[in-house]
Amino acid sequence: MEAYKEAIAECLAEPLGQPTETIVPMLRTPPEAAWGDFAFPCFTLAKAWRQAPQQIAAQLAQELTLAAPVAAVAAHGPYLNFTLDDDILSREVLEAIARQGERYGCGDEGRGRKAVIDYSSPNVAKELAFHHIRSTMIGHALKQILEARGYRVEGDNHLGDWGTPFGLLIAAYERFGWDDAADVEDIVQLNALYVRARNEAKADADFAATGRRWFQRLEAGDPQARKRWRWFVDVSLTEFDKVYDLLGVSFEHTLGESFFEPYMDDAIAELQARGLVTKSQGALVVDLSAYDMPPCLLKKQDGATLYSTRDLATLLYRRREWRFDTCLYVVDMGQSLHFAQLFKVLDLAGFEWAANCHHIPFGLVLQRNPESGKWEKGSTRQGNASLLKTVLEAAIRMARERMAVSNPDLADAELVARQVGVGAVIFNDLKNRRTRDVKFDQEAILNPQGETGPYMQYTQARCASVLATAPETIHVEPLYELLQQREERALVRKLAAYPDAVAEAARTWEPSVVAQHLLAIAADFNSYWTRGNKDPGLRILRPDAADLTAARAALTAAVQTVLCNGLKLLGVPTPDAM
RNA sequence: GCCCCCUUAGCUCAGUUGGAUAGAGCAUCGGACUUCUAAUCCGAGGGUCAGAGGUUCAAAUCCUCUAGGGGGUACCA
Repeated sequence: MEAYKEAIAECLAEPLGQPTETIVPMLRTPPEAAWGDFAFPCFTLAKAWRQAPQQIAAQLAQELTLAAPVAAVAAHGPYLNFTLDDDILSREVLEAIARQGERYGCGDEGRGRKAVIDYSSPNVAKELAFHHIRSTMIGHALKQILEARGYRVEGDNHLGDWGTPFGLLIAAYERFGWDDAADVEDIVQLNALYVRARNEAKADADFAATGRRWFQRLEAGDPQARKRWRWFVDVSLTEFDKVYDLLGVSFEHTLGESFFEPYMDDAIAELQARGLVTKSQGALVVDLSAYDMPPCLLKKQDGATLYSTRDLATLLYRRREWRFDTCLYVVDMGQSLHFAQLFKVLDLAGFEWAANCHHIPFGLVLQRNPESGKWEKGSTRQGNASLLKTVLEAAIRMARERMAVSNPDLADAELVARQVGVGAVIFNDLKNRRTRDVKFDQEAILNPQGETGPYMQYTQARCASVLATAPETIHVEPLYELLQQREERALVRKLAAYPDAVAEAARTWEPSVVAQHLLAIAADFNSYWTRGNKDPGLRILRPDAADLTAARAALTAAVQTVLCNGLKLLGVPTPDAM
C-alpha cells in the first residue's frame, strides 16, 4: 500500500512545487475508509499560501490532474482525500499475492546483512516457566520476520548453564542425594533440588561457601564436578527440546554460557590491553561512573566470573566467528542496565560494531501473589511460577474438548488439537506490544473466542474449506472488477498493506504489528463471510455465477495466503480444518 | 534516593510516530445456524485517554511536575 503513496505524491508535486519525497511522509490514512485511501492535510500550506487550509483543499481538489491508479480526489474540510481505482488495485494486489504466494510480504532491505538473535536462553536445572514463552516466541518471530525482509539470521539459545548456582546444585546433590526411585521426571526432581539448594544457601553460610567452592572446582575442570554438571545439562536439554518441538522453535546454535568459558580470560585480557580494567574492592571491574552506571563486574573477589564476563566473551566470539552486522538480545526489560553496561564497555573498547548490538526488551510476566493479591514477577527460583508445559497442555486439552463437540469427525484431531492449543498460547503472547508487562491469566489464554490464535486459525480454515469446495471455474482469469462489495474493497486494501506491516515489524522489532494487522484482516473476512449467510447473493461460491465465484475465490485465496504467511512468521500453525 | 517501563470502557488491550467523530476483544444485555465451518457475525450500553500545567493551527501521542503500579540499582542470572 505504501507504494501507492508515490502515485498520490506525483499528483501533488507540481501544484505544491515540492518533490514527491517530501510529500509521501505527509500522507495519512483517513479515519473513515469511505472517505478515501490517503489524506493530505493542508495545514502546513496555510502559512506559506496565506489561505485557510479548507480553501486550499477545496482549490486543489479542483485543480489537480489525476493519473491512474488515482481515481478521485475530494476536499473534506482541511484535508484532501484521494481514492485509488478499485479495479486496478484489486487486480494488482490479488495478482501479486497469487504470483508471490508464500513470498508475499517479503522484502529485501536486509539483503547482504546478517543478524544474530539471542533468544529463549533459559537456565539449566529449572523447568521452563510460562514466562519463557516471551523470549522464545518474540525471538522466533523476529527471526522469521527479519528473514522475510532479506536478512540472514542465526538464532542462538544462550543457555544459562554456568555460574555459582551450579556449584550450589552440586553441593545440594552431595548433601541431599538423588532419589533414583522417585516417581517423577528427572527435570522435576532437579528443579526441586535447585530450589532447595538456593534456600539452603540463604539459610546456611557454610553450605553457600561449599557451593562456591564447587563452582571453582567446576571452572577448574574438576572431573567429578564436570560429570555432575554435564548430567544436569543433559536432563534439562531433553526437557527443553520437548517444549521447543511443541512450539515449533529451533536454533542454529545452542551454546550455553559454559561454551564461552575458555574465551573469558581472552575477553578480559582484551579489555585490559585497552586500559579499561581496574581493581575495586577486590573485584575486577570496568568503571562506568562517568556514564552514571555502576561498574561492570568481570571477576568477583574470589576470582569467579559473572554473567557480564560471560556475555562479554560471548559477544566477542559471535562477532569474530559469525561476523554479524546486527546482534539482537531478546531479553526481559529487567536487564536493561546489564545490556547498557555491556554495550558501553565494548564501545569504550573501541568496537564500533557495538552500536549495532541491541537489547530488545519485553515486559515481565506478572503472577498474582495469592497472599497479597498483588501482581509481581513470578520466579522459578521460589517455585511460584506456572510452567510453560502445563499451560500448553491445558490449551491443547481445551482445543481437543472443543473439537469433540464442534467437529467430531475431523481427521488428525490430535494433531490439530496440538496446533490450536499451541497457537492459542503463542498468539496470546505476540498480539500485544512487547514492552508491556503481561498479567498471567490462564483463563484468558485458553479462551478461543475473540482476538485469539484459534480465531485466526479458524478464519484460515474457513478460507481453506471454501476453496476446497470451489468449482473448477476459479481457474479462469478472474474479473477483478466484479469485486464491488464494500467488504471486498476493504479486504483488498488490508491485503495490500500487509507487506508494510511486515516491514514495520522488522524495523521496530515488534511482532505485534503483524499480529494486529492479521487480526484486522480476519475480522473483515469473517464479517464478509457472515453477510453471505443472510444474503445468498453475497456468498463466495455462487453456483449461478461463475465469474463472480472466480473473483471471490481469488480474493479468498489471497486472504488465506496472507493469513498463512503472517501466522507462519509468528510461529502459529495453520490447520486447514478444525 | 537515583534510573527505566507502564497508566486509554468493568477487565485485557489497539491507536498509522502530532491530525478529522478515541477503536477492538472479553464480560453484560438483545438478535442471526435447513446455508461456503456459529471457535463466527450483527446490534446496545459502557470514556474527564491517571491528574495538573505547558508547547501549537492541531495532543491519548511531545515537554515539565504530581499520584499509582511494575522492574532495576557491583560481587545472582
